[in-house]
Amino acid sequence: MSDTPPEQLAALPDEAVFFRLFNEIGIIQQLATSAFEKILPYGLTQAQFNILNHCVRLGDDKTPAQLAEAFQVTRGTMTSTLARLEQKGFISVEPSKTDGRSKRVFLTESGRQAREEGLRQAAPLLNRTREAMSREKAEGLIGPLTELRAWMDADRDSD
Amino acid sequence: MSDTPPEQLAALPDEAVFFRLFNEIGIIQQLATSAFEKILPYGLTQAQFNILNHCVRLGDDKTPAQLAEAFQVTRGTMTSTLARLEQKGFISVEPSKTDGRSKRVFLTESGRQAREEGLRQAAPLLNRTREAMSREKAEGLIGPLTELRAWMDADRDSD
DNA sequence: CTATATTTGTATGGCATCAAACTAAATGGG
DNA sequence: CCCATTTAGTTTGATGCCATACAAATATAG
Repeated sequence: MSDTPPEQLAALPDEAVFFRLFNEIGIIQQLATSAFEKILPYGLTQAQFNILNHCVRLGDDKTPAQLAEAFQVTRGTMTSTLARLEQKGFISVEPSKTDGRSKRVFLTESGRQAREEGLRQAAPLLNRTREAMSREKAEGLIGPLTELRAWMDADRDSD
Repeated sequence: MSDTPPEQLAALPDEAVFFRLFNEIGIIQQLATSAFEKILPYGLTQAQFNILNHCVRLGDDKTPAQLAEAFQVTRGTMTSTLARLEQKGFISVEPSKTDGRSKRVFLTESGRQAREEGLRQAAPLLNRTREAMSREKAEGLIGPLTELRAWMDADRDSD
């Protein structure tokens, strides 16, 4: 939003600074998701692509509960997203052989290819982002943001 | 997500750094919205509260289209959120006196009070965030993030 | 072994978001 | 002045997300 005019940050109370920070983060997230989904193939959403990507990078043969935990979403949400990915043929979900409650998620060959195609198509967008921010600056943001995220994650459980 | 393991950033290609940056931002946004909505009164959502807040800080008597523009959402989305706020009695939406297509959004006294109550209840959460990040560090993030957001905003229109 | 508790996944209902299709009103060129 | 275009708002159908309530299977206490 073009809300949050360019105020003098120093004049603001602490809460307002953090409020503003979360505001910027929220807008960036919205813009990034929107831009990303416009270029993803096969009508893949960000949530769907992230799961494919996770399976490639950290391996498949995971339970839906593990994936829900990894992405910080509820199991209900994961059930729904996995169903859509399975319908597209990008994953297969099979009953666990050792636990009657559980299922296992496997990436299909189609899914692997879709993820690669998505990465290829996303690369120009991500590279273009350097017009706005140098790689060094981006790296500098990741550290503090990761700390903040870790804290929020913990704080969330302690409520 | 606890995806994105603590890799050596320096070893990653540029796209991966930005991908990671957007990943962190996405998770923080999700956690922040969730935490914030848990403490907001009257079942206010983040989207609803933001509109009340906007009306206080930048004035009401705006059209839905202006609000949609300010928050970077579609008019359809704004229609829906305004309807919920109106149903709660926090805003009133009236036909424009000069343009038969247009409407005007006004904050009610209830709405003003709800916004203040929300701010009061949010303050402890925002202050608690300083356990994770100093005010100075937060200020340091806002600058680059604001630039990034502005660029994305412009890039979006140029697509 | 049985009763209780925990864990896994699903179903439902609500909110936000987008894209696309549509209505109504204002604008502008001829 | 009229028709085509633009603008404002709404509606519909997807998707993602959450909270809550459930059903089924496993684990644990007694």
